[in-house]
Amino acid sequence: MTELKEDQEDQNRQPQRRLCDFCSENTALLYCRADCAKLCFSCDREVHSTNQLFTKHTRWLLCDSCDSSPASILCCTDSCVFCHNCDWESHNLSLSPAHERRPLEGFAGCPSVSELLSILGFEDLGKKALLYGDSVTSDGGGYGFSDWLVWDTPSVVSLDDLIAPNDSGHNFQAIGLPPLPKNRNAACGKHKEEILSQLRELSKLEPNSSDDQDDIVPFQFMEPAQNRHLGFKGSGFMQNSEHAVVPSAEGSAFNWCSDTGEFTDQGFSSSLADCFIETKCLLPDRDSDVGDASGGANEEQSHNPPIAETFQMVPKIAHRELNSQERVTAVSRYKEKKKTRRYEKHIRYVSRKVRAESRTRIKGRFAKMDMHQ
DNA sequence: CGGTTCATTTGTGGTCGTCCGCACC
DNA sequence: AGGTGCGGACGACCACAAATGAACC
Repeated sequence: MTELKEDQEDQNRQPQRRLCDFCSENTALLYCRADCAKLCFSCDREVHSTNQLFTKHTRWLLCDSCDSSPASILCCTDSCVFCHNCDWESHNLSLSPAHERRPLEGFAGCPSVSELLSILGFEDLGKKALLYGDSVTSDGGGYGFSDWLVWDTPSVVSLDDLIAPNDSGHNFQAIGLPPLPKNRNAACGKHKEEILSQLRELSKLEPNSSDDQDDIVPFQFMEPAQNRHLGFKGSGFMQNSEHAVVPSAEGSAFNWCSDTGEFTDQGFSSSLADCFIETKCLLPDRDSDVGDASGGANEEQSHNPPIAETFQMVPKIAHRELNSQERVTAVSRYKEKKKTRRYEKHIRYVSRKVRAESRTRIKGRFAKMDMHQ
């Protein structure tokens, strides 16, 4: 909590560094490489919902250290997100090479508040709790925001993920980086309070905002003993479930170190969780279902399986032995997804790009300059 | 310690060739 | 089941300005 307070003070001390490039009012929390812009959640939605092209822009959280680059590393020890540069400086040069870190990924599209919560690792919180955050205090029995801000993220690794291109500005590769967990986004660094605050505001603007999938039951409750003995603090589905399961699908050398000795192949668990996310996205968006805001949560649940139920399915699958058919299906989905995975190219030096585009070529290759010209 | 010089490394894009998965016969 | 063709994905290639690092004054 003290750290949290310090973080907030830090934010207050440097308000200008994180000003939204679009509205110049709110604190910027996201970075869009395609636009080279720092954005608050509100402007991010405004900007990236205008047309289908913009929705393809991938956005990252803003680096907690330099406040100017997309964060690609989460330091669980510091509860901070870093860009490659700052991660390098923080964890290589000095102090804390042993810090527990893991990669982060951005998100694209135009996610709803609920989806953003999920992306940022707040799926436990839910939109409803977000909206009525005041009623659930951190002191006493309820779950205040601050309670959700403290978690441990598992160390994970997949060989594929380690091969992921470094699209940040330099060539530094994260050092001693553990494999990617299924949910690579489940973290939001030092600015959690600001993130939650902006999401809360955003949530109020969404139609049907009070009637959401936020009957999401904290995952740790559904997954009692297993994850708890792993030392998780109820950080949400992704953090927990990722550890849980999954048979080895592609011989990944990196496994979830489940003390239970269950199958814990990371690659496969990734696929499961990814498929799971896709399933979630395919569900009717109740946020957009403006016309049906009357039914109570329970009633609605009975008609339309809430996302929370979908989330619950995974641990159920996870804890039983997958039969061969399921395994084959999951593996093929994983391969398919891996096949189509794309990363936006990041231009570090625009001047070089301009020059390269204007250079003479022979069959696509750069040709020598004509000395006589 | 700061500035300068020099050597080395990096980054850039269009095309080609190779590999792989898939469909079809 | 095996062979063939097609299409998508992806790495290699090229020259050179810019960036970076080391050495020196």
